Amino acid sequence: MLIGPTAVGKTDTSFAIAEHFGCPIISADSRQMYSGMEIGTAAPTPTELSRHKHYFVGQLRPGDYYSAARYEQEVLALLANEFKEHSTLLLTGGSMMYIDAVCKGIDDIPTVDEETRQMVKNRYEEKGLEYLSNELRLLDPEYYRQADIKNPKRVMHALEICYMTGKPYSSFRIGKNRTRPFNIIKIGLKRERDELYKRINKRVDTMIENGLIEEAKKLYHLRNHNSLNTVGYKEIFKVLDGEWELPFAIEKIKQNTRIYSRKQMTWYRRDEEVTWFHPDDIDNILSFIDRSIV
RNA sequence: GGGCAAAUUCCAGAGUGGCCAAAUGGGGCAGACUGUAAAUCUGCUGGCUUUCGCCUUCGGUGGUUCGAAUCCAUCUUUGCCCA
Repeated sequence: MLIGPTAVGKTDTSFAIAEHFGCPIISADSRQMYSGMEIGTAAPTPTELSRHKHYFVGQLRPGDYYSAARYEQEVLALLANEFKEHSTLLLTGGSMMYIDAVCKGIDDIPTVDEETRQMVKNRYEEKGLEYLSNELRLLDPEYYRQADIKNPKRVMHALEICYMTGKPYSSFRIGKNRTRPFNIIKIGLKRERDELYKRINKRVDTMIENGLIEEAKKLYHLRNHNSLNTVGYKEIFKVLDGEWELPFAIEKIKQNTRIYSRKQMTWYRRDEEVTWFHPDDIDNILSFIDRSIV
């Protein structure tokens, strides 16, 4: 697994690794999965895609439902198949939770149906967060105690499960790590903050030059979908709505991307299984992987 | 040359005698994270200290007062208006 914050240089490194092992690249990027969002998500280009077999890039439409749990299932199925041909596979991306889903697994929690989802959403909008958390306290006191009660998404999801299944959400939350029938080597890419920020800023300018605004215009009608609640698009949508001036929006994209990169690092920091490298250190990365494969 | 207004903690901006290390927002920093996660949420943000508390800060200087970011004088700078 190759991880690291956005714009650190995962794509280049992943190609070097894929070439070294002659293996396909499995993407773990929750936004590059959607088609039509290539510029804003810095997805691999058609040329790059043709050089190596990629999975999980551009296979969804922006309105499609997806989740880390679904990703886990699909990747596991894919891996089982690919391991017949390759002894080593590369999974790379910046979506922390997707990575963890593959490494550790996610509890078996039913997928919420559209009806329940809408019902809870309506309740939230009509009665507010406090009302919902009180309800959660009654339906699932155990989860209430440990939950992030101020976070609407957490509270709503717990309630969805309670309503839909008639059982407390916490009864599904086993939190047990799954064992996997393969070894995982986690390589992390890291740069000095200044260096990373410069790359981020530059990449955003390049996106604009490459037509991010045009891309956003094409997606504008889909802007309410979660897939487009994404850095790079939400800011341009504000411009299209006449709320922001373009130069301001561009600065905001840079800023929000920087913030995103920091959040990724916060998540990675607690993962002790990661061995960190500078992206320029490709020779060491490859020899480290070679040594780690036994 | 004359008149008026304003100068606040990183920025914007409240505060007009004690409840002020100073609202709020932004930015910054740190953290959480098991179902659309590039999402969502939380905490901190003058210094020292575990708490109590102490110290420095509201353009400069000097006053008034038991007590000043807040009142007075003066200086500096900025903006506006009249010439």
